This record gives sequence, structure tokens and C-alpha cells, in this order.
Amino acid sequence: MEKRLIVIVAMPGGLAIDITGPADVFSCARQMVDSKCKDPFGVNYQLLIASPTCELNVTTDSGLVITCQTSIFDITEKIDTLIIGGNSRERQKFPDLIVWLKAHSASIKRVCSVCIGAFVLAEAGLLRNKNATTHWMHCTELSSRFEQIRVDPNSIFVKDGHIYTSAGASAGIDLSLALVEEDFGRDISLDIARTLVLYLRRPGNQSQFSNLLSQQFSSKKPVRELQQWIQTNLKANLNVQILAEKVSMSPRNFARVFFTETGFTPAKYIERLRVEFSKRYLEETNYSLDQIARECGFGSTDTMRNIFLRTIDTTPYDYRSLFGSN
DNA sequence: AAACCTTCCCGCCAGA
DNA sequence: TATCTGGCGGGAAGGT
Repeated sequence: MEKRLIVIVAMPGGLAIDITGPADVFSCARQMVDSKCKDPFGVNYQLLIASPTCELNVTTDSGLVITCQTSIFDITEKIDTLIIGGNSRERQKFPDLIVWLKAHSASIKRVCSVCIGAFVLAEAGLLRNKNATTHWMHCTELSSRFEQIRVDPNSIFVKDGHIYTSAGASAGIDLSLALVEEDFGRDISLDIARTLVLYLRRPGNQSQFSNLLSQQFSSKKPVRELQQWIQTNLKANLNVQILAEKVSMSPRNFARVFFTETGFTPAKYIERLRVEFSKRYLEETNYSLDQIARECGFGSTDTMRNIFLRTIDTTPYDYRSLFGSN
């Protein structure tokens, strides 16, 4: 039987689910193709978890250690599908991996990334002039650091030629299901989705997580870069004066330019962004309201509460009980 | 809930 | 002249 080699690169410091999600989908697919079909396809997957360095033990963000079967550099067989997981938030560089990717990507049928693994593909130049996506929190950074990439912040995954990129964490599972569907058809991928209790096609898109992100960013570079900087510095004091200094404009002129570029006054823009991010925290974490208020740059829980009431007509507490995960 | 203080922001004008 | 930029003032909004 023909083997199709699926290689998942386990990046240090990323989420384990970037690795284990796709691994489970492909492993499940292999078993199903084996048992159910009695070889009508004549092919099946062979799964390899590879390290991006010579060190085979890879520690993920949660501390879970994954022992890889091989180093990426030792693979000599033809790779069918390569999946690069997200790496640490500090974005360690893996120069050897980049070089390897540049040399080998053309001969790989499908090159994929999960979450901020897209930055690795971008570094290797594989996303130049392509449509791509990444984790919603990092879309602006991806498009500003690599201007030739058309970043789509809405999609769960994007296919452009033989390059596939997917959004944050669990989106790697959605991508993997789609890859299996390409290979073995809908019945098999539906079976996997059922077995693993997944959606075959997730309803909605990642913009539901961040409405503000799906809006147009300024076409002027300084303003766009400022918008991106704001996102990663929501905790900071972001008054008009400070923002104006950041882009070397007078406060008056900055406020005027910012409004014409974004359609929001600076204060309103930041307020909306803070609400977006705190909603996300309320939905997905157990952080206390106090922690979330601090994390998102609200002066206090009182302020956060007032702004919630004013903008989305509910309190943070009520919002969490409606949309929180536990 | 009220009081006080800060920040926002927009019209207006002047200079580049 | 047309357009961009910056400073000022003060009412409004918002934070503590």
C-alpha cells in the first residue's frame, strides 16, 4: 500500500493542541481507512511527529513534553503534507528550519501552518503574494511585518495553491479534517468528526471573536502600525497625547488623522478594542473581573462595568454567565 | 449618588 | 490658492 507521509512539526513553546489536534485527526483517519475500506484507495497515511531542531524532546506552552520520532532534518522520504505548529509567543527563530523550508517546500504537496506557525512560513517567504490567516490576535502583526501577504482575519483556514494556513489553536483540527476530506472524501472526514466529536465545518468564523479586527485597517503605515501597537499594549495608558507622540504628530492633528483613517476617535477606538478583548477573556478564561480589567487597560472593574453597560448593554458578570465557558 | 477632576474632541484660526 | 498641520478654548463626556 502506498504511504502518504504526514509530518507534523512540533514547535517548542506552542500549544500542544497545535500538534496533537492534527495528529489525532490523521491517526484517526489512518485507522478508519485501514479498517473500513479494505484498501479501496490503495493509500494510507503515515504520521511522523518531527522536531524543528536536533533535540527530540519538545516542551509545549503548558509544560507538556512531546517526544518526537525524528528531527525534520533527518527525513529523507518524500513528504506529502507538512504541518507547522505554533511556536512560543516570544517567536524564537529557527534559522535552520527556515533554510530547510526554503529548500524543500516546493517538493512537498501541501505545506500547512497552525496558529502562529504562519510566521514561520512567512519567514521562509512561502506566503509572499498569498492569501493567509493566523490567530486573530496576530493578524495585524502578520500583515504589517510581511506586507506582501493578504491576511484574512476571518477565516478558520485559508488555502492558496499548495500553502494552507489556519487560525488559532483548534483551527488546526478543522484544517486537518479538510485535508483528509481532500484525500479520502467527505464520508471519512465526517466519520472522524463524529468519532472525535467535532464539527466538520465549524459554524461562523474567527471574526466572531474580534469584530473590530474584521474592519479595515488604515492604509497609512504609521496609523496601521499604531493600531497594531495598541492591540499589544492595551494595558498601557493610551491617551491622545501619548498616541500622538508615538506617531510624531501633534495631538490635534493626530486625532484628526486617526478619525479620518479609522472612522473612530482615538478614545472610542480604544474603548471598543478593550471591550472586544475583555469579552474574549470573559468567554475563555476564569480570570477574575479585576484581572481582566487590568489586563485590558480599564482603570478598575467599575470603569469596565460602566463601559460594558454603555456599549453592549450588559455587565461583565452577566456577559460571562451568558457566554463564559464554565 | 454626587462632586470634583481629567480627558476628549471639535470648531476656529493661523502658519507652513 | 488649496491643503496640511498645530495650538487654543471650552463644552461634553467620562473616571475616581
